[in-house]
Amino acid sequence: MQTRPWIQIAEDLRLRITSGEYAEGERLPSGSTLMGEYGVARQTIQNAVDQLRAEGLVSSIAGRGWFVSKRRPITRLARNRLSADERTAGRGAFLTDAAAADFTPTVTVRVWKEEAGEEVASYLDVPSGTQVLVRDRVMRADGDVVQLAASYLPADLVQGTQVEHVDTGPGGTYARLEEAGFALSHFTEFVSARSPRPAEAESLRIPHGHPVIQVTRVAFAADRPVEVNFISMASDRFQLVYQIDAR
Amino acid sequence: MQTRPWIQIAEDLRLRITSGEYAEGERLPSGSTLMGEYGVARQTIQNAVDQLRAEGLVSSIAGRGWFVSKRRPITRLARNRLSADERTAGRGAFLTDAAAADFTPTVTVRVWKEEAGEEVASYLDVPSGTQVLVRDRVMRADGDVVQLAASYLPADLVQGTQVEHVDTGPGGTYARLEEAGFALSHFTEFVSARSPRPAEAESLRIPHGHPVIQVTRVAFAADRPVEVNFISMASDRFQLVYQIDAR
DNA sequence: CAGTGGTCTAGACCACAAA
DNA sequence: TTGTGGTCTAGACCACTGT
Repeated sequence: MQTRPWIQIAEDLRLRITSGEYAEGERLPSGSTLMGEYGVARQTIQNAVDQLRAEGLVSSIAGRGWFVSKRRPITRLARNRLSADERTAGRGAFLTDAAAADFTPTVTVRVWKEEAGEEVASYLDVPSGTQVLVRDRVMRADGDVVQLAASYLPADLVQGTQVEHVDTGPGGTYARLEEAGFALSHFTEFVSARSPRPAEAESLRIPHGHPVIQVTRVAFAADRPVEVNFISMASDRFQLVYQIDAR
Repeated sequence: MQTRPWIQIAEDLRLRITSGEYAEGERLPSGSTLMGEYGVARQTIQNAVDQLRAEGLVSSIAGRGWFVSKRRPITRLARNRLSADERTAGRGAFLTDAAAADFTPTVTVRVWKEEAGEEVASYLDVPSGTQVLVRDRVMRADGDVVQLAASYLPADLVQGTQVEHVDTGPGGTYARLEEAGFALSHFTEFVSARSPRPAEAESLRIPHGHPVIQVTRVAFAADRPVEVNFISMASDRFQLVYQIDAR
């Protein structure tokens, strides 16, 4: 085999975990022990365990040891809940999710204006440099940061509306947009995943090596894009659910 | 600051890249040079660069150096393309995507039967241990592996149909299901992300540290689940696109 | 050949947890 | 105090690249 030692050790440990040799919540042998068992240096064991942590099989507590991860309940976020019913019920998308998943939501908002960068401009179908309103939000569930979101709207479109304020009122931004004459026709969501920056990982409490789910949502009013929203969330706690009609 | 050196170095290098000090495709200073610049050991530089590679900012070529990544074109996969039109047009979902994204698709299929595990059973709403047909597929684009997929169907449901064969015929599995009297009503897709196992990363040609997009698609016929499909793909080359009506 | 990235080792130090 | 995970260092070796 040409595979590196840390990969083989990770594979062996993974097998020992999935075979049930170490049960959920149980502690793995200590680093020193594993160094002896496999006859390798400390860092090599660390690399192997890092891999298993990234896969979500193992979590670590400094000073205590490595433990087989318990299957955490995953919050499923229904993305088709952006319908008019929910909007007029006076709740934004995040609050709707919170109600469904049964956690206490908190949202911290910062609002400012800036010139649209290339990416934002392309999503909003406006020239680069156009003034946009930015709504930067930190969403917490029971106090823990779980989602980061940044919305961009053409500034002239929301001039003088409640959208320019931190508190957008009942129904949130989408309700205000509709009042302003922009009846929403549909949303397009682009879903991807990426590795977070260290600072981002820390604020979202993402275990080392775990990816972030990245949703870019564009809201359309009569086929004109009126908002683009960049949403990041931890992939070990959230799952997106889409329903597609077979027609 | 209490942040570790490799994080600070990664942040500094990221700034130097995004500010344009190093352009797309340009080579970063060598490891030895950076060791001198920052006054740290080889491994510390390596950790910093590993972070930037995971973020997709940097790619490396052994023996040559580290290079600022070029923005690769991302293939957008429209998920609402599972409609009857497309199915009866004689193409499976992957072939439809291929046509849209303009690459030459190849699919390698292995078929067998086994007893449903807990997860599969729960998605199919059958007792654990029920016989299921497994269709394990490797999808290639222009020769490169880009998607791994494993479908599970209740065995009694597809008994004696073309679904049990490697080649399911025009329209694929879904078309055969409809012929067998299971008219598809809707699909539910669960989207998440995770870190791949090393073997998986290698076969999907995923750069170290890059996540995998994981789609679990359940096909329903009159509200009865008839197929669950676990799909993995590289997150640096694919993006899922969902369209949601505002109603 | 010399230079590059990637990995492994041996040893050290730190913060933290449990006894 | 002892043992734990996590990180950094200095040095070594390998595979690979371009000359």
